Amino acid sequence: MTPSAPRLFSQAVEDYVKAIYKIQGEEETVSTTHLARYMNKTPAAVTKMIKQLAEHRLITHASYRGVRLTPAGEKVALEVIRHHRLLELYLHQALGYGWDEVDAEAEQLEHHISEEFEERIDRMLNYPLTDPHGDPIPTRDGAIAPRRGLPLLEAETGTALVILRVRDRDPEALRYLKRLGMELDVRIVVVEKMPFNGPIILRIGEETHSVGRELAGHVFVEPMAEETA
Amino acid sequence: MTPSAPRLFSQAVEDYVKAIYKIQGEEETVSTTHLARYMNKTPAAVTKMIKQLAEHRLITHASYRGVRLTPAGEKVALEVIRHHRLLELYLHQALGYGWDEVDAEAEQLEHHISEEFEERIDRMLNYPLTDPHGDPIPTRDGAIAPRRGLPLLEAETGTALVILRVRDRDPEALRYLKRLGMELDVRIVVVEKMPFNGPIILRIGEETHSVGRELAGHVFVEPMAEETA
DNA sequence: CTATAATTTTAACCATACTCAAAATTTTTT
DNA sequence: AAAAAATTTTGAGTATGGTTAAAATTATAG
Repeated sequence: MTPSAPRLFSQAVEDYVKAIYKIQGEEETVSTTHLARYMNKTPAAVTKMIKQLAEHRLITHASYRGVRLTPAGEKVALEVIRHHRLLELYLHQALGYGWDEVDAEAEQLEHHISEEFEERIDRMLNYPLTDPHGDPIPTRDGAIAPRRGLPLLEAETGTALVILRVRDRDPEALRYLKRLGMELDVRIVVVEKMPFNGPIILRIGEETHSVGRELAGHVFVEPMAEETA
Repeated sequence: MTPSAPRLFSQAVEDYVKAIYKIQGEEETVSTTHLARYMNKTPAAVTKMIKQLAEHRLITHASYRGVRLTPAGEKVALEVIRHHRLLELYLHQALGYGWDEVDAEAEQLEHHISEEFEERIDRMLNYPLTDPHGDPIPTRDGAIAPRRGLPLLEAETGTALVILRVRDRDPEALRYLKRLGMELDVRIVVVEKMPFNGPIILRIGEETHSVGRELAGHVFVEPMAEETA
């Protein structure tokens, strides 16, 4: 039997810390309810876990005041996210998973691969920078590039855009986007945004598509200019 | 989010069932103490788990009388073992793990890969029959070939032998065996078994080695004739 | 600025999976 | 066949991670 260092934190702890990290991206401090909704748990369960996380010094917490990750907590979150995104890319590249399938499988495996495994797939993938949805992969020592792209909804109409990133959590949406030809690095133009929160008219190659605001919210782009002429 | 069927049984249940399967290979009925020793748990913990397994109808159990797997239990064990051995081979072939490293990593992952993952690596490995230690890989529907080879200790001296299988649980032993050139499919001859439980003298290619009985117990062989002329 | 609503925490409870110590049962020895 | 030894089970207790219902606190509206 190999010693093979046991994980420092339980899967539950890792999941909570990762969730807090994600929510923190949008809000200053993370509320119990928000976390509970995100994790599909009751607020009571979250309060308990918050105590445990605070004891482990992974978060700071003042009663009734929400939580924030400590640097230590952020490091744990980024390690889990690194595992997740490396796995997503590996499943896609090496095992032929579709981009709509990788998230669910990585979600399980991220807690159970060794540092050795991480190292090996990282090398095999030639030290990649982004996962199959365009999200940046944190480095081994916890550095992470900012997310690229601005929401498609906010892009100027008439400009040539490149798809840099898509939300990874909704396989249905991912399958539909793929059917429309909306994959990473594809060039698109916003032709028109229909009023009263109507659909967005897009030109993708030769085709024109009309997509709702909700779906558009899953897509992040950048004006072409920056990349190439 | 993908539905992704949650595991039917906990990791603990899977581990116990697998252990019972392995011990059953040697003994008719599996005793509490034997299981406890194998699992590194107290007998009290084992008794409790036995109740749970019996409730799930994975074992039959009469108090103070040891346990046996039901057909359902055997199926669960073989599914876990299938995951384990496919993973071992995959880690070895696709990710370059040494044969001394695969067991520990597979031990963790076997409980957390999906049927999809199993299916994909099975296909990628071209539906292999044995793992990197020569153990048979159960089929998807729970059939398993008998273990091949007889213990090196019981092999006739002077006959040409092939190594068909080695015990997988001791990485140290595996590393040492590899250093001696004792890998799968390698041809060896038992030159002499020294008396008073002394070492075994082996000829491997041009070299002669002396190995203790304990190590020899890890190696399983077959007379050459059967395979080729 | 108080009343109501929303949020958060506490309390009591459940399940899993483990521990140690004591009791029950089986096996072995004499 | 009784005494001693070994094995197995039970009982009481721990830790994690969840639940519901009630109490406490904070936020919001009139």
